[in-house]
Amino acid sequence: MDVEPGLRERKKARTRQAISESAIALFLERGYDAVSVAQIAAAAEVSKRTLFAYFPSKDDLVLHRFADHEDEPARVVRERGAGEAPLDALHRHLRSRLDERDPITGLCDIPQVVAFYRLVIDTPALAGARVRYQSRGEDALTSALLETTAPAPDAELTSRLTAVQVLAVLRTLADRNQRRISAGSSADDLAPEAITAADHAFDLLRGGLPHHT
Amino acid sequence: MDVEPGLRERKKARTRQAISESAIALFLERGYDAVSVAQIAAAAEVSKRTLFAYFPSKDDLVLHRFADHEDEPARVVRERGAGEAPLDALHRHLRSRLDERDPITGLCDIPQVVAFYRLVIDTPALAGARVRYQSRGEDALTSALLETTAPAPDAELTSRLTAVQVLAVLRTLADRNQRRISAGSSADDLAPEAITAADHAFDLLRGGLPHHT
DNA sequence: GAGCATAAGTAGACCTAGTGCAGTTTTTAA
DNA sequence: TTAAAAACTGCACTAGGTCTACTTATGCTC
Repeated sequence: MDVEPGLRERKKARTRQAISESAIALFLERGYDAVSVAQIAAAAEVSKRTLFAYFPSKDDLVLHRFADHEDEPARVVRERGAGEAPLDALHRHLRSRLDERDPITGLCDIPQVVAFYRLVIDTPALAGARVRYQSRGEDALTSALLETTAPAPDAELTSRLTAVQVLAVLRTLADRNQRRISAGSSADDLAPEAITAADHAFDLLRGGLPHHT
Repeated sequence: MDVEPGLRERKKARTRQAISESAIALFLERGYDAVSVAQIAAAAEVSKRTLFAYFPSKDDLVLHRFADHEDEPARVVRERGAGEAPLDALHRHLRSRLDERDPITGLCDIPQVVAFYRLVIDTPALAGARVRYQSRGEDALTSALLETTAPAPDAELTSRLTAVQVLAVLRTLADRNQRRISAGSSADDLAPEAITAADHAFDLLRGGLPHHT
């Protein structure tokens, strides 16, 4: 029945967009801490009260962009082909995201994306709040693993450990890529090395960490 | 030359202690959000300004207790015996902490400790801020691994990945233990299962995650 | 022990994130 | 056209955290 969004919904979407864009533009221009929510509200031509009706907190004005990706790994695991191992599906998906220079991989040198990433990484308040999304993603991936793999006595623990390790690795790889891009590499120059690193990381997940002395 | 702390230092230490204890007592009694820093300052008989001279933020009043442990894994790796693999040292250390019912493992049913842990886990602001310490620990462990293992072309990446995975696993195990204690188990009853889980987790780290379909 | 540089502490104003409320405007549906 | 529902607004308020200017305590030196 939801054929048409309706005027009200369309306006809400536009307002939300306007607030978010005003916020990020101002943050990129002057820095997260140097911009107050009152200024953002003024720039978006809404009241401060309305701003907080759309976004629960100042950091959400930035971090809501991560929310869309928070259960991506879980989805990949759920939608993997029959006979494909979860780690293989996640690996394949990362490879494909890297190939497409998806910003989420950090392997993206579009200036706005680089600036946005820097903003998140260089602002302690944002870097910290980012894990809120991470931990929701952990729960989602844990469930996906638990529900799509063979039952076992310690499946619950194994699923959780797999989830936290995979997400920790993905985040580490993305931050690493972005740090190198930020230092001046182009995405294309960095790509081969980023792919090698991703393969190496998944090799470690599958085969274990080195445990020589 | 630092034989004696001196009156000034001793007073500072006492003041810091008084503030921290007042804060945690009030938080445990009424909940983190229901206590203001002004009330804590009043209880500790200092000004609000002084409180913030000792602790940079409200959440640090609680979380500074984690700071002492933030580079424990790094230390374990650095101080391991010759011929011992880092993962073996970390595993051994976790076993020994579990045996001693160290609060950091979550396997501790002393009421105050349980209440403290609950406070951190159940308060979103604290659970989120907890990763600040985690990420400093990641840096420390990465360095320790890098500096005490054989050089290799991808040693830097491998060290970082090892560090983030190990810390993610330790945190997961501790939270799991504490959640079960919180649900009513005694530490001694839970111990065998907690040890099994720890061994299982380190087996996965050493030998890789399961990658069947 | 006296005196002075320095560090610690205080009071109180101030800024900003976020909430509660009471009232107004806008949209939708009848 | 109209009335209910939803969005929006202004405003006052709480609380974390900082700034400034001032007072008090400590430690060192003579």
